[in-house]
Amino acid sequence: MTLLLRHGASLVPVFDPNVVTHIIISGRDCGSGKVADKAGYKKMSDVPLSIPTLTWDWIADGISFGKMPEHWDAGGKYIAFPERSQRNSKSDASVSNANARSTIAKKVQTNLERRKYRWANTSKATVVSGTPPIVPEAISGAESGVSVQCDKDDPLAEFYEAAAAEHFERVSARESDDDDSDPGPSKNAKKFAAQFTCDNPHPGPVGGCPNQDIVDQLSTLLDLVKCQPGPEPRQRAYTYSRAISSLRAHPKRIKSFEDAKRLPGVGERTASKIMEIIQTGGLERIKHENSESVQVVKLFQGIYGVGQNTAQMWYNNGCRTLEDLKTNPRIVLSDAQKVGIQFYDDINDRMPRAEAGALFELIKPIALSIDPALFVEIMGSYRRGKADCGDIDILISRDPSDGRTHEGILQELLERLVQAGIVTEHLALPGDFEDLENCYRGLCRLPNVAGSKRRRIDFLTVPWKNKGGALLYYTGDDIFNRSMRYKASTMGFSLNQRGLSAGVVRDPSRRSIKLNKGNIVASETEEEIFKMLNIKYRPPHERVTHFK
DNA sequence: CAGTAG
DNA sequence: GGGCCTTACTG
DNA sequence: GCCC
Repeated sequence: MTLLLRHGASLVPVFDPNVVTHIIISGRDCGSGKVADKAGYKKMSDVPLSIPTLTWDWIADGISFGKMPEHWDAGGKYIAFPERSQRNSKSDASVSNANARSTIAKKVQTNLERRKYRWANTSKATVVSGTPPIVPEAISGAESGVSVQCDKDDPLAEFYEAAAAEHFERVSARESDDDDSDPGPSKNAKKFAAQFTCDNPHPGPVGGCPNQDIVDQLSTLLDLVKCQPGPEPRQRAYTYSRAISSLRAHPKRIKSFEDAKRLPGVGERTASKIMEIIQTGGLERIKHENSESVQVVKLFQGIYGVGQNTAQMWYNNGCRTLEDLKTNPRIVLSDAQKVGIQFYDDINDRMPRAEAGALFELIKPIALSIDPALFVEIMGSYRRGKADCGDIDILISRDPSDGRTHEGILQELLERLVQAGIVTEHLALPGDFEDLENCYRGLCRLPNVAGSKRRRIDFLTVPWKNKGGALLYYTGDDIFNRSMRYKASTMGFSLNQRGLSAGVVRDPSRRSIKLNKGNIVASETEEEIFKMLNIKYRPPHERVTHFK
């Protein structure tokens, strides 16, 4: 609170709608009734909508993020009382791109019919979005590199900047709340918001990575190695990935061979490469590996649904360009690959974090409008706090203690998202929409933002009891997951998206074959899984590199 | 089943 | 020298 | 390519 005051905010003892600009909700036991009461109203709905009610995380996150204007508009995340924002904004996502929509609707239908599932006829009403209309504008502004308008409208704009500046001088600005031992309704929300922040002392964008040049060079090499056929390059690529993870997580500049070799996952060979990069700025090996075939294979592997083998095969067939693939009669493309080619550039582009957030804030209220009791969270690199995201992973579940589940929700949600012009193409549909555990892959875009790109999006649904396993799994990163699962397997466990199982019996000759699947021993929360594996709990933004 | 994805 | 994660969907 |  002192922070707020020091930066020009003033505290008023008596609520006056003509004076008050923001209501910050602090504390876990602060129901809407209490707030309304303090403000002198009978109920929350009487508080003018022009005055936002925001959580303390709005301040805390903003301080951590520094200048990210769009962050402040990132929608419902900081809204203390969602119902207020629901009323606040009607859908402006009801138009746009009718052609794409009908195409996709038709496609969904045929796909579903083939699988003998009913696709409820969708001519339902408009979708209500909880995202203020300002969000798409903030995004387009951000993309064109302009510092955005929300500052103008925001009386606390100066405070944000000053607070952000202060944050970089003093690492932890968090002086109130935060005791995780305390249960209660606000725990989840608070915790998630806190985990999204990038105020970690370890890796991450704060201050930038001191070894970025090394990371870039090794990443280039990694990309080239990944394109080579056979299992050996794949293992080498995995090794490079681990070394790169290690470098990213290392807070200090590597100066010597010994420095490099001390990093986990870095041995003699990689340490030598690191020295070459430090001394010459580049790697001879990169030029050496960068043959024509590798370049073409890399191009083809950029297509969704095309891997090493297919790409190499097409190269051997004489194909050299994406156009070749479309015209060569010998090449048969899957539906997903066709989409992959059509939106090649979009799919291979990473999106700004704010765009992922904006898409999620469009999607979440639509899901909640189907069933307000749903658990809906954004996972992947977004949850790890990365500044840009390759795709959007959304996890859906539901506490069944009231006797209801999220069965059928995904189908309904997709239907509405297609109608809203948010989901535009499908890549892979779940085997059975009636299952509680499902996996969907497709493309989406911000509707009503001219020229918005197609982005990869995945929806995952899991039974409530597996939520912890799913959170862990779908938060990643990849290296961290593989490392953790490997450790589990060496300890006689097996870790997957459903949780941690004990008593797993593996085929001695092929360890990947499980003779006995064992019993789940931890799956409700991430913490219990860490504990069972004897790994110190790490919040999402620290989940890079694990080893051992 | 191999290939691909995450 | 042997291991390097695990499961689901696609055709 | 790294690690046990």
